[in-house]
Amino acid sequence: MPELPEVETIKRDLSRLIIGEKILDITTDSPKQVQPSLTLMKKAVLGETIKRFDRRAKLLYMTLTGGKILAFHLKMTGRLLVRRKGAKRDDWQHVVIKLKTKESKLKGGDLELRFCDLRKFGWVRLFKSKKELDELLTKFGPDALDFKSLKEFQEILSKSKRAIKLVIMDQGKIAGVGNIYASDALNLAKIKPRRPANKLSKNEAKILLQAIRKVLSAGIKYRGASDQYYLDALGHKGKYQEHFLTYNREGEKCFNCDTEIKKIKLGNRGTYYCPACQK
DNA sequence: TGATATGTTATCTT
DNA sequence: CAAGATAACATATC
Repeated sequence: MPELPEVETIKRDLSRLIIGEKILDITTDSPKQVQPSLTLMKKAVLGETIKRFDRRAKLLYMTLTGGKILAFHLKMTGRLLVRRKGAKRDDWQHVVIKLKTKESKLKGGDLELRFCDLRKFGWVRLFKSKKELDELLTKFGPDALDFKSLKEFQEILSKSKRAIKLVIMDQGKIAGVGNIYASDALNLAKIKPRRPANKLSKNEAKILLQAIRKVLSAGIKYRGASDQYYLDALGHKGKYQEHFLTYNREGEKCFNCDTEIKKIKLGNRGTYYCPACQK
């Protein structure tokens, strides 16, 4: 599922592929996913040029010359694909942003950015300014990859009695970690997912923060986890799924201690862990 | 046919 | 009141 590493990979792809291109048109067959509405979005951005892409938590946003912003949330099954105009329709293609590709880059026609989403939970939203977007961004905790200090992380954990896995997946506390990387980070840190967050020792918190950084970095290095639906901006799979420590590995051996990985439900989510080495 | 998968949010409960 | 728990959202797949 698109978590921090997947969204970061797409951000880098889009930055390389379509910065500097002009928005010609936007179409959709799923108006609920276009906010506040297709009409208002078109009025605001048609004719504008793409200036840059940024990521905050699992949110990806495109800043246009003039300062307006289109933000994308992929939720569970969203994809952002760059395709040549006229290319075969993609599966679950719901929003198309048609671009005018610069002459210098033209090799076969204009490009389009296609937002595809099987479950239709994802969305694209217009923000009239960075200030307006900031209201949403302030709800996120620090990005998991750039905590300023260990102390900041420890304080977040100490304030909650909830299971540690739920806390590190709580975007308001720590941004960017989802179900896959949470399970793997806890395995790497040898901590049981059900442990109350405030019961972790300072040393465990330190090890956990390092583990989170390590699995997210690996996720980026392997260009994301394509367990089910995730694809990068050119439609290629990532490779992190070949390096899962626990996720989707029920019954297989833990890489730490050879014990079989177990699967439980925690907060209504599948949770994988090693019952032997995770304490 | 019904259970399952996932991120976020709305709503219910303690 | 706030923190925590749970249901809802949409839809293909097993």
